[in-house]
Amino acid sequence: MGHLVEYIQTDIWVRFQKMKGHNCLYICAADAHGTPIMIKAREENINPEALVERISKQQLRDLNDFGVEFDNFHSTHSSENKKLVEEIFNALKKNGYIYTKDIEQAYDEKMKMFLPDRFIKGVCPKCQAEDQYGDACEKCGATYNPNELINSFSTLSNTKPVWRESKHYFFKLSDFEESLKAWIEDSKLHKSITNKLFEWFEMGLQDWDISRDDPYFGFKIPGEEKKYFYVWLDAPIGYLASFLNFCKKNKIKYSDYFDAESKAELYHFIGKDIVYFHALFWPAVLKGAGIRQPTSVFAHGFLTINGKKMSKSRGTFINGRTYLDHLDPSYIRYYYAAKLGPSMEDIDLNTEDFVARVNSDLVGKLINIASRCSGFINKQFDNQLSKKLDNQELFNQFLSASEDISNHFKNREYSKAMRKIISLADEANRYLENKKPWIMIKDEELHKEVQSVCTQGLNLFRILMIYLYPVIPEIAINAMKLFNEKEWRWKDLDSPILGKKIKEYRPLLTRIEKKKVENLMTSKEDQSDKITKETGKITIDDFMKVDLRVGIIDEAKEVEGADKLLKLIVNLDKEKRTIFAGIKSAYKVEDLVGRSVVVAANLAPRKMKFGTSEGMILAAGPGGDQIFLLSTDEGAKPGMKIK
RNA sequence: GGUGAUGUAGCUCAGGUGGUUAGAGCGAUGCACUCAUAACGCAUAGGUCGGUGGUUCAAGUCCACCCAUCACCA
Repeated sequence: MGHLVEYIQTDIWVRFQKMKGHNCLYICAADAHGTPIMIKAREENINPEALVERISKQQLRDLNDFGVEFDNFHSTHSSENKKLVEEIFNALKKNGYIYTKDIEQAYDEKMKMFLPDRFIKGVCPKCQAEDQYGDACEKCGATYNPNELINSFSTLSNTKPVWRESKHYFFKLSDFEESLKAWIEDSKLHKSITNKLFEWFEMGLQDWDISRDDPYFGFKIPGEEKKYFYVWLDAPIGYLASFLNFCKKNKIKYSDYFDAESKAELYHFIGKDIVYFHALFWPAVLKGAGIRQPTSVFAHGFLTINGKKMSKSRGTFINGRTYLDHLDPSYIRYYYAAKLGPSMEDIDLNTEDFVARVNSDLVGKLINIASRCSGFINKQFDNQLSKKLDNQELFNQFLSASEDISNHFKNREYSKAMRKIISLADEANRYLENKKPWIMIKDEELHKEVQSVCTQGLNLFRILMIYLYPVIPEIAINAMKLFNEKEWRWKDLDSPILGKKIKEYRPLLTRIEKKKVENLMTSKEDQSDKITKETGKITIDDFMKVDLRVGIIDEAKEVEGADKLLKLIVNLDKEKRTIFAGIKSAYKVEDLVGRSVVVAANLAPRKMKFGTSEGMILAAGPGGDQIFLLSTDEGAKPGMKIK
């Protein structure tokens, strides 16, 4: 739901621009590269390409279901991106903005890889808090280098990292201070972004490490065998790659948009957490490579749920798909619009506010206008609208809001646009209240007037729905069909629908049931806890928490001083685990070597008298000589996930 | 720890350059209405504008300090 703030904010803006008749393209790409993706793919025993493919397909489907309509959606792991990344890198190199330097980094000898700070944990050197990440302490807020951590360990293998030197490529960001300041001036960034940027200028710009060592999921650096571009170099270039891909498909000239002197406007919609990459590195990289810079960068805040940070463990995490299973996407699109402005402030999804706002504004005020007018037209006038408006002045008043509303959309002041539109809806309802068509209809002489009053009401409604089309396109399209129209553009506002037939009215949107929202808020975790408590059963999610793997016993030894334990070295393909198993009474060491077993692989390591056990071997039976190890059918290979 | 942002009615938020009794929507309460998905209309109540001190004829609005929340620190 958090990511949706951005996609919906952008989608509204793009739809608005298109309605205005502008050539506006919404280009996006799924971010594919990086260590976390690589690790996750390893865990699932698939290659990262397959994982990324699956995630981005799912992502695109969810976004489309929320009404987000891209002109192109591509991936940063694409041939276009590889080509552009290399071109840009070569240009930067040629222009003297790239150099190499040896740096020292944490290295996991067991996993045979360098460790990003987030994969190192240990005791905070300042406040002694345990289990803190390698870059900063969440308890006391101290920042430090991972080598300052006490008792540091790799979260991948639980071993102690060693320090190794490696050559890295750097981008000379420090050369760009002046040009960045000029760009910041031109791009009219939001004040809060500019503040942030100047903080960084004051600290002094440091050059940017753009390479990572093997193993890494990314693009190889030309001329290197074991070095890759850092994900944050190729990620923004992915925008260009996706656009290049779009150009190929639609026979558009890429250079018209991206030459250094291109007049096309280019805007990035991003979250406040990545301002650093988009307002500092990115314009500098483009400048250094001789490519046009973005016109501006728009940053939004995060989504909080009932005032709290989104968090899986706190049960305040809502998945987009879960939302779609329960509620209409129009609700959240409207709600976000009603809260969004141009600033980087967080917006809060408050259960009660959400229900009240949507029900009152959208259903009670807006849709209600159509609902209270179309009944008369449908039943009393054979669907026929009158030839004249009842109140041209009021109609003009609704039209005259167009410029303000346009500007609000353009400036991403959606909350102001929504406020204005809803206050007009109030006006329309007041008009109907004063005219009282339900009283007039009883008077034969006023019969005709009811038709023009309702025609007026429906035309006011039509204006408001055109205004709202960028926000709630699905509902607006249904409203458009009520008037038998094919398309709505901004310029269609001033031509009221008169003397024509409308369709039979069907409810365009129903009220949110508060209970449904509450169900959403109840986290999966809470639900599974509840099920477990009530029935003694666990959910599939609970079961999947146990990471069962196929293992092959490489070595088995007797443990001196232990009556029941055997020490096993189990091969899980990617790594070898030391596991102490209480099976001595049933198995001899020589019978164990080479046989397959089932291992609970994500069991927290446990210190025992004889060493640390890094997992558990599954076996059946009451004990004694009645212990029977589980093994696999032929074909199962070490490391395979059991599910 | 440093830097920045935010703190205005029960809830969500507006409040250029300091200026009469601080606003809106929702919610609450009362009245009215019954065309409309118990929707709409009218009215009322609700705030010492986070705290303290200062500048000023005058501060929600400027300054200082403090408190709380959030974010960033490559």
